[in-house]
Amino acid sequence: MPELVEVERYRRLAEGVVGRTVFAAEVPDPWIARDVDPSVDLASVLVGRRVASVHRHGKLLVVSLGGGPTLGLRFGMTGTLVVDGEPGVDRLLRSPPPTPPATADLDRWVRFRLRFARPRGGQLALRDPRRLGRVVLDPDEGALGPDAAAVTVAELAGALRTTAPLKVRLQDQSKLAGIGNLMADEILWRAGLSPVRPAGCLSPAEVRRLHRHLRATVDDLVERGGSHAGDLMAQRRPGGRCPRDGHELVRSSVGGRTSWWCPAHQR
DNA sequence: CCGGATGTTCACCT
DNA sequence: GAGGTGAACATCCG
Repeated sequence: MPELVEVERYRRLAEGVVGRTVFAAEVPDPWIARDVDPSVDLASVLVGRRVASVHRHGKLLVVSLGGGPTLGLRFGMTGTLVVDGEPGVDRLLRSPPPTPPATADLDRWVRFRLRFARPRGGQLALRDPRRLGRVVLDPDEGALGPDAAAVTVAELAGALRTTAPLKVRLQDQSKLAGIGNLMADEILWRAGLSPVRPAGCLSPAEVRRLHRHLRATVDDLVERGGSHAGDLMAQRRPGGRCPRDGHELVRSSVGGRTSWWCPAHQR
């Protein structure tokens, strides 16, 4: 569920550790580092490094370390970032107990953690119940398409040159980075476009319309605080109705993902 | 109690 | 190469 929107919030949270020095790196669950070269000791390449900067590309959070590798954090479906005991989002769909914000709970499912040296101290942790997230070294940002929060209409048009369904292409991270299942449904609903249209058959006017709604939706959901905060979200259920025209929504699988859309106004 | 659903990424197939 | 399928994971819900 962490899509661009959640990871943007994680990024803002992680800004707080810029300038701190890594005192210790803990990997309580090595599975989370399954992409790291086994001959590399993750802790030893991180310890002693100063956090130089933090940035986000799509759903990838990148922590740059002075004189060392960059650290990439991917959050899968249920990953959250916790900095100094403060979670990046209040609540994640399909995530365990939203309620008791006890510190013991925040320690559960921590798969990776950086502890920082005094005097500033503190910590940054990746908490991920389902272990679909990853910690990587020197992530290949070149493999990602343009960030959806900044994509231009020309870039979007380029990304749509395919016969694949529109929704599938919006979620292809190598073509456009940051959009996940929920945001894709919300964007297409707002733009009045069917998820199953071949992406390449959009007219130039439709591409411009999609671009406008895409950018607005990203901004909107960042402000509202989550990819689950869209207008369509409450109706993504059997019997759900289009908030715009009241038509019953259709549920189907597009590119292997559950999709909800309005057959009346999404064409 | 168990099958199905959940969303993202990647390995594998055609 | 591009597109499609299913596995990986843990938890929840009916």
